[in-house]
Amino acid sequence: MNVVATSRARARIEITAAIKDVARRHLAAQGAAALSLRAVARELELSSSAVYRYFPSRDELLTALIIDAFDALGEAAEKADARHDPNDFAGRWLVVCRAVRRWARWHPHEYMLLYGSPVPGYAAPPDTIAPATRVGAAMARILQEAAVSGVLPPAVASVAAESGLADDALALQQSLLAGVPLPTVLAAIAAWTQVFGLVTFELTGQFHNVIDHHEQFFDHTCRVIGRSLGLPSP
Amino acid sequence: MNVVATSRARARIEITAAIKDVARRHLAAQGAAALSLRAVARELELSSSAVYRYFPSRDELLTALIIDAFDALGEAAEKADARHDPNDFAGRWLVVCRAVRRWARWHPHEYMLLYGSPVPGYAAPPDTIAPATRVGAAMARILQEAAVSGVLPPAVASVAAESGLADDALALQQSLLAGVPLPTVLAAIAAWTQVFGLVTFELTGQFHNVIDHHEQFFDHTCRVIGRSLGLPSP
DNA sequence: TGTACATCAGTGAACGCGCGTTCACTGATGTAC
DNA sequence: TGTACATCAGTGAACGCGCGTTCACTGATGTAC
Repeated sequence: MNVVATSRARARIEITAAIKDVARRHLAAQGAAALSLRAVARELELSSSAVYRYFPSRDELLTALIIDAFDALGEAAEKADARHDPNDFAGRWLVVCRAVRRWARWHPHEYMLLYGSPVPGYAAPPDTIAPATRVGAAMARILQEAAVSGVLPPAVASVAAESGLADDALALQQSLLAGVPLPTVLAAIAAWTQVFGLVTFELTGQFHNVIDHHEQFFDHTCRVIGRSLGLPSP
Repeated sequence: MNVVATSRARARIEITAAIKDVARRHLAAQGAAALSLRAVARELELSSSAVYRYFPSRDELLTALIIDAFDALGEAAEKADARHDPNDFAGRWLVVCRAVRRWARWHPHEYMLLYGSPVPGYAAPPDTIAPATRVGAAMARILQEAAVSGVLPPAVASVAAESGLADDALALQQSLLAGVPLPTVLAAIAAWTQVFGLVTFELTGQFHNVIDHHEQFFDHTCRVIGRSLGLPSP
């Protein structure tokens, strides 16, 4: 084995990527349920059996696409955050939300693969868990850094201590949201679901005849959410 | 033609219902993408071609199921509201939200048929629009009646008049939310998406390792939303 | 009330399609001596 | 550096499956006179 990879090894990497690219395009065109190994092989002028040298089953190919999509979405969120003034917490929240929406609109089928109906007969393997958390972690980081900076307002309400919900909030506070008041921890989870709820509703057309100005509504709502979380502008 | 329907007409109604029932069960078991006319026919001990006497295509059967599901969900929401003290607006909001969640948990695949990824190759016909609005209308009614009763707090912020979003808010105010301040109109749409976002996240397992106490979290968040809309308890 | 005809539910075979996966195989690439 | 062997990419045929939809047909139900 060489320091420079052998041509076989390089070909393997390239063809694996080509299969994923074509599969991603098919996914984008028709959705996950319509994704077929044979169709991908046809487009690459490979026999259908050849694809099995690269992915042991259709499900493994789907898994690879899911992981890539989670990573791409997570990276979009992280980069948007990194580009922004770190002390403008409200602004960071908004740009991260916008990055999620923009990515989703560019990759609607991939987004729905991640956040829509589960693909029938497909069970997500454990490898998908870590990439799936990136966006949420990026959002949490903003709140957590705001808390560390001491700019979050103190909690006005409290979370009933005896309820199981307080345990959930405490666990989150210890893992991702150190220093964030417990009611705000819960509000942060609600904010996270809200952002994805907005994006999903927009992509699936639920706003038809309700909201025409999607971007304005999204921005407006995200700003309101950011304010309700207590995130200050500089 | 008799006053009492002929046995043929009665049989047609019964068999149409039987086909829908079996299809609904298959949907519940495996999801929309896996719904097959032939499988439904098999279970009913009909030839697959016989089903075409009742539904001209698989898509029409799907449409019938979608309409039924929207109606069932809408009815669940309306009944929950009707059972509650009409002057307890915050309570009404909570029970309607709970009704949505309960129905979704009882009929997860039907719920995902309505609010998840679109079925590939299927385009929802116009007949589905009216039933689709029932839940939203039920939610809007609470807010609107609260406004009429004069118990809603006045708007604290305002909606920028020159933006297109103000037009959307005005249109909604005129159709479903008479008397509701414009910022609250937008908050109401956000609240609506939030509730469905919560339910969808719960059903698709996004809360795994984040929130364990789903019901408590849902109730808590819906109460917070109701409060943020200004809905008072009696 | 009885009869002739029209309507319609249901059948069974067929069409044409696509799918995931397996398997024995050929031939090129890589490796160890 | 050359050679023998091992590895592995890719093929093509096949298996077994299920699907939606059409069509000519039989036989029961309904209707008009």
